Amino acid sequence: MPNGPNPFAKTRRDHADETAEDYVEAIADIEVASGTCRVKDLSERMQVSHVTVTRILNRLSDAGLVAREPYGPVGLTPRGLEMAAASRTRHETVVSFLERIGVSNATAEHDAEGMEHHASKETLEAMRRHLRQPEDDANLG
Amino acid sequence: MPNGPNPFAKTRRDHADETAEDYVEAIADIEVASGTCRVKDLSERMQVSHVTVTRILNRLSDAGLVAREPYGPVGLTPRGLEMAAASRTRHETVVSFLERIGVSNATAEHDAEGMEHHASKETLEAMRRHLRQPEDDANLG
DNA sequence: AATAATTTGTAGCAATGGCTACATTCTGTA
DNA sequence: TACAGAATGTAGCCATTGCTACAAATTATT
Repeated sequence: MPNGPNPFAKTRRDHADETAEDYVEAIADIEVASGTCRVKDLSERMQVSHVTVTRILNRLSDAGLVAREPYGPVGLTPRGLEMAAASRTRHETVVSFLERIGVSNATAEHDAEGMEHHASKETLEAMRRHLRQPEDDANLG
Repeated sequence: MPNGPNPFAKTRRDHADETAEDYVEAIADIEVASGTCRVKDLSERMQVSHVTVTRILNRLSDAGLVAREPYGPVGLTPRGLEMAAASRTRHETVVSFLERIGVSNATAEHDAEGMEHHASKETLEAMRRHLRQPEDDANLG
């Protein structure tokens, strides 16, 4: 048998957690770029309706990641900021790594967005190790 | 701003498609390993209840990927077989690539399971290109 | 063959994340 | 200030994927 007993397992869970990370990261990005983050900004970025954004923000607010008041801007709590920082680091690692192996920036950004949630600590470490190698040794392209 | 206008976009869709690919791939694996695939085999592999498996199989059957009759074994249609083959190839590429950069087999299998759905054609090609390099040149570990 | 155990199916609930339609609040401008 | 337009919120619908509990069918055992 090609795979072990169940190398798979729980792949189809944690969707909510991935969403949380994506939103928290997006909020941080938008705040940096525009000063403040509004529901509208998020709905444009995530390409979903403002209704979906509002509902997810309510959940993240209940979870203590997002600080928010009706009709007001969207902010991050200390915990949200922590998560955003961790997400950003991981995101940058994956993007840089993909670019290093020859993937275009646009594709790297796109693929990383989905892949980053599935890269374990071990894999991220391997990527960083690889990034530390001088470009020439990589022999790519 | 760290990212482009919306390098993100539709990451949060296609969950159903990912599920389809995972199940179709699992069915093919189990058939190879055990001769036939049963609902029970899938519920164990995916670590979900048999109820969840049954419902998903019904959907995949409606979609023309899975062939099935009540209380009978689970099979793949020609289209299902095609999808399984493509999924398997992609899965193997990602696993081999991760191992190449120094990730253990267990982690590679685990991470690939989630990452493979987000690796674009361009990224997969970059991985294959890298795999074609002699191991020494990679300078990893 | 009858009964027990296993497997599969169905009913029905919950959470998540899409949506449209409609109500409300804010903002900007006449 | 009053009104128009933009931004948010709410109600309520759907699909997907989890679940438990219970029903039905299949398989194995006695």
